[in-house]
Amino acid sequence: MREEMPRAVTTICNALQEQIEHGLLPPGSKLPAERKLSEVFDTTRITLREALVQLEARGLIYREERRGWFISPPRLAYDLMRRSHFHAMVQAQGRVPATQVISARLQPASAVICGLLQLPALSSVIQICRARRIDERLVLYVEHYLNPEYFPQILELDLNQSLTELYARHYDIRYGQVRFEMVPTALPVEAAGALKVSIGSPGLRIARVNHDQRGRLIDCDLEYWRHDAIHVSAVVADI
Amino acid sequence: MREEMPRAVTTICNALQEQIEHGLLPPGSKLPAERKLSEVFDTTRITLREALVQLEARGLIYREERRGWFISPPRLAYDLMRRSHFHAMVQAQGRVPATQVISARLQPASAVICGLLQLPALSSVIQICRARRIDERLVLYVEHYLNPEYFPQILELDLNQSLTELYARHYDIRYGQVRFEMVPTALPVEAAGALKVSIGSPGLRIARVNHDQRGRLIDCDLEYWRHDAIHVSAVVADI
DNA sequence: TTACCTATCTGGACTAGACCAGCGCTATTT
DNA sequence: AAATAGCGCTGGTCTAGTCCAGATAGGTAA
Repeated sequence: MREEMPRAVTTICNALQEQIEHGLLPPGSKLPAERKLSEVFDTTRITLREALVQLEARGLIYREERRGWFISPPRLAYDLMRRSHFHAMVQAQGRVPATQVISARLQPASAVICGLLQLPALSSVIQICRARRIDERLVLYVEHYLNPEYFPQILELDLNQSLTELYARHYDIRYGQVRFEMVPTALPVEAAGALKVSIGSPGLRIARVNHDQRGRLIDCDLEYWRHDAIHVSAVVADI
Repeated sequence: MREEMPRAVTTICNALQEQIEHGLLPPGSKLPAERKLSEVFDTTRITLREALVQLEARGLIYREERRGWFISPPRLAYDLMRRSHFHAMVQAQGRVPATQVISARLQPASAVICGLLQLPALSSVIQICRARRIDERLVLYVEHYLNPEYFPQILELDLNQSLTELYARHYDIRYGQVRFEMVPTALPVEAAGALKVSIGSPGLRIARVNHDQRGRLIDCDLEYWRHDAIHVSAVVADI
């Protein structure tokens, strides 16, 4: 009869998880340095890091490139049915949104985008790349691709605000049918860079293809979320 | 002017990804042993492993516990709107489904399940745990929790088939409103064990709360998918 | 033929270090 | 007071191994 001895990684995970769940380490607070922690748990930094990566996978902690490890705040509820735009959604949940434009320009459409927007080959599209925060924390990198036909001069407007509101105010365009595609995957380099996370961090890719109130295919978004930042919900009736 | 030298891990990832995408390593085929690969890329096993874990995060490869690394097959399309049961969905996409019952019994409901099914404290529920395969590969671990009031004697039926069909045939119950909740997270131990993956592998948790055609809350499922096995889609009109 | 045993191969887990690059604070300079 | 240069600390990346346990396949005995 021998005792079941759990792996070191598991032991560390459980210890940290317990501390987090009992509120000793509040959301947003910083963990001690990896070297400190590896001393505390009497193990190698490699082993300790493996435990941290696990907790990251569970969504309990996250890292900021070369700054340290932090306790994850609660996930944002993302309801596919009661969709509103980012700012409204975040504020409705009592949190503080922020948006920052990374780039915005007219450019040749890639094959993928031509497909999504049903444009002929060699079309031009308006690409808008933005990074978005909840309570200061970078959580979302989005690439918007707009059919330029419907949005003349949009590049001259302030794109730090909600596109949904710009559409309504300047173009009288509102969202009608929307198609979502969700894929759990690693963040690609552009997204990882914009969100200041190490490349290859787990993420959730949500692609949206949007029609307007008149059924025209107006734009699509590629959203890359930190995987621990949201939980998606949907209510479907009468399948 | 110095050359930008990419990290070893990135180099390995790109090399393998290129081989995979050009079909030299077809879906389901096995990669060489880690030790072999680390020789091929002239690096440590630890570094090589890090690259493999990255490709796993991207969903390009997966591992089977102590058996090796394999190329991931295409993702299953999981449409929230046009929902059918697992077997029908898999077959409709030209693939071969299989289900295996792990356990099925009447037991006291946990607090979480009481909440989801709106049952009073200390209620009993029928728990059915199953593992499901696509083309032989284990991809999904599900825990079903049924309100026993609506499903007398169900434990005496063959639970390897579709529950949806059992409901219809024996109880005249069909799904009406369904609520989905999706959270990217690491697979918990039960799921990892059932799917024979190493604990802490990335996964997608989909919780469903199901009403029947008469609006009664009949059951809920906790689905744990291998994160690289599905992509979820939904079409929403008139937001 | 069948059942079992065993050697070998695989991934899983871990040790004990090293060097580098970016962040942030401090002390200096302007 | 503001700009800057320096430096220490942090995570990021990598080396070169070890030991262990499950999976597999080949051979041996019933």
